Amino acid sequence: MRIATFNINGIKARAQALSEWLDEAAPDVALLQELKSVDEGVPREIFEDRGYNVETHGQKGFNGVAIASKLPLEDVTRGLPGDDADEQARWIEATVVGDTAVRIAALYLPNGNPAPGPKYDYKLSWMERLEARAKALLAEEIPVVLGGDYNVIPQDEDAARPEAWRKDALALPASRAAFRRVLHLGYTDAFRAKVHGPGHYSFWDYQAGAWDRNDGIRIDHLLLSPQAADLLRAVGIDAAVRGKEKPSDHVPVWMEIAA
DNA sequence: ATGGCTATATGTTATAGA
Repeated sequence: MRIATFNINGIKARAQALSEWLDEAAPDVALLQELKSVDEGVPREIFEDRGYNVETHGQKGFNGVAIASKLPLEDVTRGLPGDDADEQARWIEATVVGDTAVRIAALYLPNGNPAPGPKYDYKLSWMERLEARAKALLAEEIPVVLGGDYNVIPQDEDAARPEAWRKDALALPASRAAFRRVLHLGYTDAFRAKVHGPGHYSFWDYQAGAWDRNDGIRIDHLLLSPQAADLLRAVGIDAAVRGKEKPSDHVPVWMEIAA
């Protein structure tokens, strides 16, 4: 089962680029972030014409996540537990049954800038809820995949210019520590289980020629429960997508598991 | 770099992103 995560930065603006990527990469499961659309505004035919089932959790203007799957999606839930007052659409979960059942979440973790401030407080509290949900899923002792835009640069090697991010919400020590707390529970960063060293990015800013200068950061991640990590076969980043016509500022990150 | 670009809705300007 090949699972990819892709922050598309607006599903209406990305209809062409998203369609081309689905045709070329043809993942079994696609986890999407930043739909920037309500559910009724999502052009579902992009998925349905290619044989995907799709479940969305949309919101007007920003945020919005989705899971598209060639296999049936079961037990779909929307919203990250832990705060009934939180109305931001940043989390959707479903079970995909291939050779094995896999519980899969698509997540869009808050950016958190400027830090310090209320947006950063929201990021850290959201990450506490993420840790709690990740822990609850571990107790099920099944393959779990938590994929999405984490808005966290885990280590300096995950940025072309780490010094430029030193005071940014994506790289502050508290952000990195909260990300590591999920790893310490027993989750594996799928990409880092297979690829080591610097120079691997999933986001390049639209500004200042960041793509042309390869001034990127790695912030889109696939986290695996032990039962999923056991099945991991391959990983990759479709960086070339960033160089195509009217691209998102993120690119797809994918993995193959024997499930 | 305190915002150079992009997308969306609040829409000929503001908000958000990272």
